[in-house]
Amino acid sequence: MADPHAPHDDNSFCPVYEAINILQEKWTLHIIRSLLDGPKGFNELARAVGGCNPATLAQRVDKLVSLGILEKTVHSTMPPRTSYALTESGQALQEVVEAIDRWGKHFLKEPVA
Amino acid sequence: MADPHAPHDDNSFCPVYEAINILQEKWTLHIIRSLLDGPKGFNELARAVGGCNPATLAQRVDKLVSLGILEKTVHSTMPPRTSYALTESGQALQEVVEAIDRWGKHFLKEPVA
DNA sequence: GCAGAGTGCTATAAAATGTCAAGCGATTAG
DNA sequence: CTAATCGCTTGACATTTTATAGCACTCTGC
Repeated sequence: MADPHAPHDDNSFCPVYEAINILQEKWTLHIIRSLLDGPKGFNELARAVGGCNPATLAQRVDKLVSLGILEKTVHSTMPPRTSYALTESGQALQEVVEAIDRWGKHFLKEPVA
Repeated sequence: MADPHAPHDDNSFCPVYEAINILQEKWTLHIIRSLLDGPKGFNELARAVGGCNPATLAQRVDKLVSLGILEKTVHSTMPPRTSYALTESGQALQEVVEAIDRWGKHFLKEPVA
């Protein structure tokens, strides 16, 4: 799977290109942003993220866990209780979110519409 | 259309949430990154971006133009020659790309695979 | 004890989105 | 003359996301 597309270079691994590919997946950034102010459970996260349906959220969250960005902790299986938190790598994305935040506030203002 | 989903707040416009929604669309960040080192024509951009098909690229580029992030200049219609460049707003996204760049280089290293 | 709300998810089908391959009119390169 | 390039568009297909429902269970209030 990897990526069928070369970034600028050819057969070398480009971390930036990869990073963009991860972050551009739908909901990824929203998930990270929501988790920046503390760990959350599944439904809680869904609500904070604002409208992602459980199927997609589950899939996205799994991927982020496997990438080492999120950490899933199961506290109890049968009164279901889980929590998702950012790992060190995930925390580091705060910089990215903040950059987006600044840009949004400065250039997005009102949609005029 | 705006967004059907509330960010954290309810009926207020949240620039950050909007910004994330724009940037998370497929290819958007790649397009911006490619354009950071100068304006490009359509096919040139497609190649730099690394494999986006013309249909999607056209659509994405249109949206970015209408958002004021890109600027399209038609030099000649019939030997077709166009160029896309970042506006001030687009240039400002360099910060975001750089943040992603730093993160990718630091945390993405090799995919082990 | 029993309804009703809440937990973390999964299943199914449909809708939205992205991709592939081909091609248009025209000019330029060999 | 032939092939390639340019900026796209079209239409069929594949993948992704969505809505809606529900499971198995616990906890709270009555």
